[in-house]
Amino acid sequence: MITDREKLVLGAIIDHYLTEGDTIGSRTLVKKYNIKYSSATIRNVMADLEDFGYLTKTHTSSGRIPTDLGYKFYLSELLKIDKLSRNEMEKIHQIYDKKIGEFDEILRKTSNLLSKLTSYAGIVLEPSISCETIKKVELVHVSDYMAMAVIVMNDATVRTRKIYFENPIDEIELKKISVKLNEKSSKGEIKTYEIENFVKEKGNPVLESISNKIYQDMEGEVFINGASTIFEDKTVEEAKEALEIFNKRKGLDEIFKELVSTREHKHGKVYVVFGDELNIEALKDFSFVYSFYKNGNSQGIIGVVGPKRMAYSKTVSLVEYVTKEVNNVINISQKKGGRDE
Amino acid sequence: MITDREKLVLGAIIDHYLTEGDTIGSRTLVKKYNIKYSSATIRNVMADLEDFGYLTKTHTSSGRIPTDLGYKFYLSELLKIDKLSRNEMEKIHQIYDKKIGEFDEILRKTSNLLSKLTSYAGIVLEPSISCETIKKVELVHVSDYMAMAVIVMNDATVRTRKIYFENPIDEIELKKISVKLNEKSSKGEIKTYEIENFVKEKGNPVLESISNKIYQDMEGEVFINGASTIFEDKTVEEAKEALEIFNKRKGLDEIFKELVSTREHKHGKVYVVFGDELNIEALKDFSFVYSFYKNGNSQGIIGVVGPKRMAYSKTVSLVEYVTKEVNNVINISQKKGGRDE
DNA sequence: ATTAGCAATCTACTCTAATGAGTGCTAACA
DNA sequence: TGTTAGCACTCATTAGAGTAGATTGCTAAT
Repeated sequence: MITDREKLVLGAIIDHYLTEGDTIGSRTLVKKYNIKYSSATIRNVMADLEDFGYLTKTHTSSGRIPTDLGYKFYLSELLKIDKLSRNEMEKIHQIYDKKIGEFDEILRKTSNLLSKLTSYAGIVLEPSISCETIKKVELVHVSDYMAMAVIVMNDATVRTRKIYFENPIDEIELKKISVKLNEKSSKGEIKTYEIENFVKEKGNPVLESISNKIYQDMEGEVFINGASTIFEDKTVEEAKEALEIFNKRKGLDEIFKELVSTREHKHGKVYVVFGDELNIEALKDFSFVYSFYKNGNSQGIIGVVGPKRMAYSKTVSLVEYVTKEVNNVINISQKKGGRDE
Repeated sequence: MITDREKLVLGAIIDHYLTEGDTIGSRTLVKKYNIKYSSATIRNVMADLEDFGYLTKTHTSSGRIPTDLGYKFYLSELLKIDKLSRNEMEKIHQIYDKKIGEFDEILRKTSNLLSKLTSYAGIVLEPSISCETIKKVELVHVSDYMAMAVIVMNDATVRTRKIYFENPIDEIELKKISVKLNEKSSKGEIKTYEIENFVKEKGNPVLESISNKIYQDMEGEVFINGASTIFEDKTVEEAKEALEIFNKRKGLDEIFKELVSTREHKHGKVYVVFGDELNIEALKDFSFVYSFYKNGNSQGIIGVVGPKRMAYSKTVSLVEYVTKEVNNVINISQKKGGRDE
C-alpha cells in the first residue's frame, strides 16, 4: 500500500514539521535526515505522497507539509511512542507516592503535572456519575429558604448542591424530607437516574425540586492547568476564541462527552483527536491526547490539549504513564476509603 | 496649579489616546477638537504639560500620549462619569429583578453582566468571611476516612470542605464530633478565628485537623467572566502572562486582598488602580475598576479588569450602578433568607 | 500673548532587486 | 527500470531606497 521509502519520507517530513513548524523541500530533507537517495528521487516520492493525499504544499514552489490524512497515518502507523526514562518515571511516581486518599486533590495535581511535563494544557475530568449509585443524600439546613445537599456515592465520592425553596422549610421539616430521600437508598443502592422517579412519585413538590436539582448538573469537575499554553503559534484572534471555550465551565466537558459517546474507546489506550474532527471552528488547530482512568465502575478522562503540531511521541507516552499512575493510586486509596463497603 | 487651557489640552489628548490608542500632534488636535488656538500655541501648552510630567512622546517628532501621572490626574480631576441612559439602567435592573435569593447565582450573573456590558473581564469576589460568624458546622460521613464539612454562616452563606482522616472514624463517632463542634456555636455565635482556639483546647487531634481545614482557605469564590478580552491590543506574550495570573485560582484573589489591606476604601465609591501600582510585571498594562458591595457585615468586590486604555467614564458608571443593584438585591434576599434570625 | 513659517526628525509605506529554497520536467545513466 | 543530474521557473522573504505625512522646536512677525 505504501512503500518503506515513502514511509521514511513521510515520517521525516512530519518530524520536521513537528519540530520546526515549517515546510521542507527535497534537498534539505536529504541532507537533514541523511537519506541515501538524491533529492530528485525524493521529489518523486513526495509527488506520489501528495497524490495519496498525505502531503500538501503552501504554494507552488514551497516544500511539503503533511495533510490531516498524512498526520493521521503517521499517528496510527508511524509514531513510535517515546520510552520514558527511568528518571522521568521515577519523578512522576514520586508525586503520586506522597499523598494518597484525596481524590480531587489527585486529579488537580494530575492536571498540573501534565501541563508541566508537556507544556500544553493539562486536563482531567472527574468521572461523570450518571452510571454511579448514590449511597445517601444529606440535607443541611442553611436557612428556611435554602439547604445544602451533600450527595454521597458508593465509591466515596461526594457532590454538593445548593437547593433553594419557594416556601420556607424549617430544620425539622427538612430532616423529615432527608429521611424520606434516604429511605430507599438505605435499603440498598439507587441509580442516580432512578432517584428522579423514586422521588417524583411521592407527588411532593419540594422533593421533586430537590431531586431535580440533585439530578441535574451531575457532571464532575474539570481540572484545567496551563490553559495559557494554547498560544503556541496561534494568532491572538484564534487563541481568544479557543480560550473562550476552555474557560467556559462546560466547554471542554461537553466536547469530551461528545467524544466518549460517539467513539469507541478501550481502557489503557491513548487516543489522539484533532480539533477538526470536533466540528468546532475555534478548535481546528488543536489536538487532544487523552486516555481513561477508572474509578469504581465509572471512568474519567486524563489528557492534554495542545497545538496540532505537537510532540506526540513524548505526549502520548506521558499521558499513558500518568494515567497508569493515577489508576494505581486511585485503586489503592479506593481500597482504603471503601473498606467499610 | 494647572490652567484651564492645559486641562483642556490634556483632556483632549487623553480622550484621543483612549479611543484611538495613538499619539496626537498639535495640528490634528486643534482640528479634531475645534480648539480656538493655533497649533503653535497648543505646542507650547503641550511642552509645558510634558514638563509637568503629564505627557510624553514615543519619539522626537511624534505626537503626545499621557504618562501614568497624566492619566492619574485625568482620572481624579478631569473624568466626568458617564450618565447611564434610562434604557441601560432599565436593562440592568431587569436582570436583578428576575431572580432573588441565590446568592452565588447573583454573583456569577454580575460577573457575566459586567463582562458583557464593558467588554472587559468582569470580576466578582465573594466576601471573604474572616469577619463573619459561623452559625453551625455539620459533618457528613462519606467514608470512614473522609467527611464533608458544611459550614453555615449567620448570613445564610455556606461553604463546604472535604476533610480526610488519618485513622478511620465511623458515622457514630463523627456525629459526636459534630455535636462537640457545635456546642459553642449553638449557644451563640463564634467568630471564625475563634474556632481555631476553641477546638484546639480540647486536645483532640481529629477536631484539631478539622478546625484547621475549616479555618484555612476560607476565601470566597472568584467569579471571572470574559477573561479572553484581556487581549485588547496586547502581544501574545503579554497576554499569556496575564492570563496565567487570571487563571490561577488565587491570582486575582490575592491582588484584591492586597489592595483592600493597603488602601483606604469607602463604600459606594468606584476605584481605579493601574497594574503598575501592584508591582506585578505581567499586569502593568491593565487597569482595575472596582467597587464594594455589602453582605451582612462583610464586603465583596465587584469590578472589571481591562486594558489601561479603557473607556473609563463608561466603565466607572457601569461598575457604580451594577454595584448599587447588587447591594439592593442582596439586601432584599437577605431579609428573606434571614427571616428566622 | 499668540501665531505663522520653516527646518529637522521620525514613522510608515511602497517599490524594487536580490536571494534562496523549492518544484517539475527532461535527458542521461547504471 | 529505477535513479540521478541539470535546468528553467516559481514564490516567499529580506534588505534597501525613496517618499509622503505628521509633528516638534525654534524664530520672527503680529
